[in-house]
Amino acid sequence: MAIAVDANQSAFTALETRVLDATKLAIEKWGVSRFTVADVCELANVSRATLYRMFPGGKEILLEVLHVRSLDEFFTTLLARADGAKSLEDLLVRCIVSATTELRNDQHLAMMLATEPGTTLMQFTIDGLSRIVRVAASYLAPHVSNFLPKREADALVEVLARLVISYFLTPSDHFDFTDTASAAKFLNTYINIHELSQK
Amino acid sequence: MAIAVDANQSAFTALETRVLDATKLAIEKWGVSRFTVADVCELANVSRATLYRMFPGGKEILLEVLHVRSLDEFFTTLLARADGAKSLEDLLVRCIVSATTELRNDQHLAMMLATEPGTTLMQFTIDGLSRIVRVAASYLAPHVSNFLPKREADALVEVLARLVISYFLTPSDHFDFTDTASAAKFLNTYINIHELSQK
DNA sequence: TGACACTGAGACGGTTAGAGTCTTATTGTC
DNA sequence: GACAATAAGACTCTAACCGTCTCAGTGTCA
Repeated sequence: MAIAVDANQSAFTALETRVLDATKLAIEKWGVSRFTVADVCELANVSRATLYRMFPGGKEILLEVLHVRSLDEFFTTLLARADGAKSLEDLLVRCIVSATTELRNDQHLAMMLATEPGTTLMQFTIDGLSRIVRVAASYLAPHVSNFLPKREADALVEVLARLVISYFLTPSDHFDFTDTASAAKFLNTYINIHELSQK
Repeated sequence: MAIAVDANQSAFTALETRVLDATKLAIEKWGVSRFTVADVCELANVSRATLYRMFPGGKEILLEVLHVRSLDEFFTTLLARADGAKSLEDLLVRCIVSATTELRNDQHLAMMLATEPGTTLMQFTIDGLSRIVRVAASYLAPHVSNFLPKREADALVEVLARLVISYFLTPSDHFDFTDTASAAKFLNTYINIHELSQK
């Protein structure tokens, strides 16, 4: 008989997931700066002792883990949409459009930007950008490497990540990264894909 | 030369109004249980000293005054819409419809019911109902008294206030107090207007 | 049945954030 | 220049919250 396999290949147990979801809920309800671990416990139906056993470090670690998880989810769905790209251009356009769309549709993110812009923006700029770039590279570089050497792939991913974030935070009249044609036009105008590809 | 008259006949100064508006904003942002007087001061651009001078008692009094003000606003616009009613039925229907519509359209109220149902419901039931009835009577009784003796007027206002609240909090399939015809039908079915009028 | 792992309930002490008071400096007005 | 009103912020006090710990209850597996 086959050994039972995790239905979801998440790194978290069901209980941990419940606590993380509760944390997200608590943030949506009270804001990052106002929610308490007691709120999370109540929403997750978990005792404080259990929460601290699972996430030693409390609130801070909870936010950290939640952040990592959402980054993970973000790039997982991004990869799914970019899967099967036939050319470098195709791949990059898909990534740009998917990423931008995901960001635009993220309710939780929108709410945090509205209520606590300061701390939220930090995660996209000075504080969190390097991590985002790192995670983006680890997820996307393998795919980009089909078309480019690793060094160039990493560098390209970083540039595009920075651009997507910038155009998400303050959209431009000239390009709409939600639109495939516009993203393609942008790429061909400012990023010399074909030259890169030929190396 | 004529003496200058207050442009708005509010009982509050401009500064007080600003503080009260800021309080409302703070509640919308953080919730009744999580906002601080510092939030209010920041939103109103007022120092804490000033706030405490204007509203000695701090947070609690602030909520109290805000509550009174919104009750006042509620019935003021209610009266405006009920003004000029030609018959008792007309008056009552207008009041019911206006009140229900006002309640339904109140964003602030909707938000409070969603995020902190416990404390909010209290204001409509055990804690606050008697005050609501009292205020309703003081505003409406004069108008109802055009058609009924004061004693009957007060009693009728109370009954209708209770009904409006009940149908607002948990709507029924049988009547829609937002709709004039439905409210009239309700009145004629359950409240014997004509009998009352003849007394 | 007993060992073990896991969770809930809640007590406990330390720390912080917020409440409310007061004093001083500043601004604007008559 | 006197006066009123406000801002800024120091100050104390308290309550809420944090993080840790213990103990009891529950379920699982040998």
